[in-house]
Amino acid sequence: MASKNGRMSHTEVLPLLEPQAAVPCCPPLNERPMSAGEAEIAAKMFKALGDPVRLRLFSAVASHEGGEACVCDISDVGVSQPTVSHHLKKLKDAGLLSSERRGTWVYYRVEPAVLAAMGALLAGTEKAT
Amino acid sequence: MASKNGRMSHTEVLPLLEPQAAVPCCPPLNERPMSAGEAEIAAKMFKALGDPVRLRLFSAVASHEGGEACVCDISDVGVSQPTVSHHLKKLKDAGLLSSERRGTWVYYRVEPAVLAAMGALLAGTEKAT
DNA sequence: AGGCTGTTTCGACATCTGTCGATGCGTGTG
DNA sequence: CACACGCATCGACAGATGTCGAAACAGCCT
Repeated sequence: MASKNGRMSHTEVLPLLEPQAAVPCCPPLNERPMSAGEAEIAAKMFKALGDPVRLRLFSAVASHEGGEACVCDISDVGVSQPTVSHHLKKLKDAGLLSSERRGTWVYYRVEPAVLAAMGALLAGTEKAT
Repeated sequence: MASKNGRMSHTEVLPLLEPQAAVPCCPPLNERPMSAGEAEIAAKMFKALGDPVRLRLFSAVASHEGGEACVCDISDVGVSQPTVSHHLKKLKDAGLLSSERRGTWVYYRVEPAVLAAMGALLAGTEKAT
């Protein structure tokens, strides 16, 4: 392995280009090859959305009015209720959702910062055309 | 399940809002709850990027000059060569990369359309704040 | 208190996934 | 032509993952 090329560096990863704060995680995918550590972090977020059921649950929460929804409102995704809970937990562990109990119901809401970070990861890639 | 809410519809999913063609797949995540079919498709793309090694490989290709790279240029990711090949195949199957043999080497390049589609999926979510 | 409903946790299990070494295929080179 | 090199495929295997039913936990309500 490793052969036939011989340049790199440039785009030194300036610490602050835009005012995008909040979970910066990593530079755009096409900025420079991702390090192992960065990839580990970013892959967690992508993996969380890499399941159809989780994606539907996430979309259901994100599209719900107020940006939040209780479990009872979004558990019509074709799997058992424990499975729904399991997936919500995964989304929460990945940092994509946060939960809060209010009386009988538990409400989930999207974590906007992480979403922005993922968007930024992909957004930069458009220049690579 | 299913209780306690009672509205939906609005945002009828106009067939063409912006000139964004190419692999539209699905509306932004917060537009409306994703259907099972849409989720199936979109989850494939996210899952493809949901592995650290694949993410590094993808980033390596995306950041390489010319937007393409031969396998030999990007196979320093800490796994064996067959594993690299396996992951590249997965990225290709997911539609994120395309490959082309030129003489001895095989070159991979990013598929910009799909990238744009994923970006659009996440981009809309910013309004959900 | 007792029961009811909403949600999470617990085991269990089949399947999928990432990884490797060995092997095969395609292409230049001696 | 024989060999070396780049890359893909094959078979195997340990570990992760999605799913379920049963049970536990947490608030309401009568």
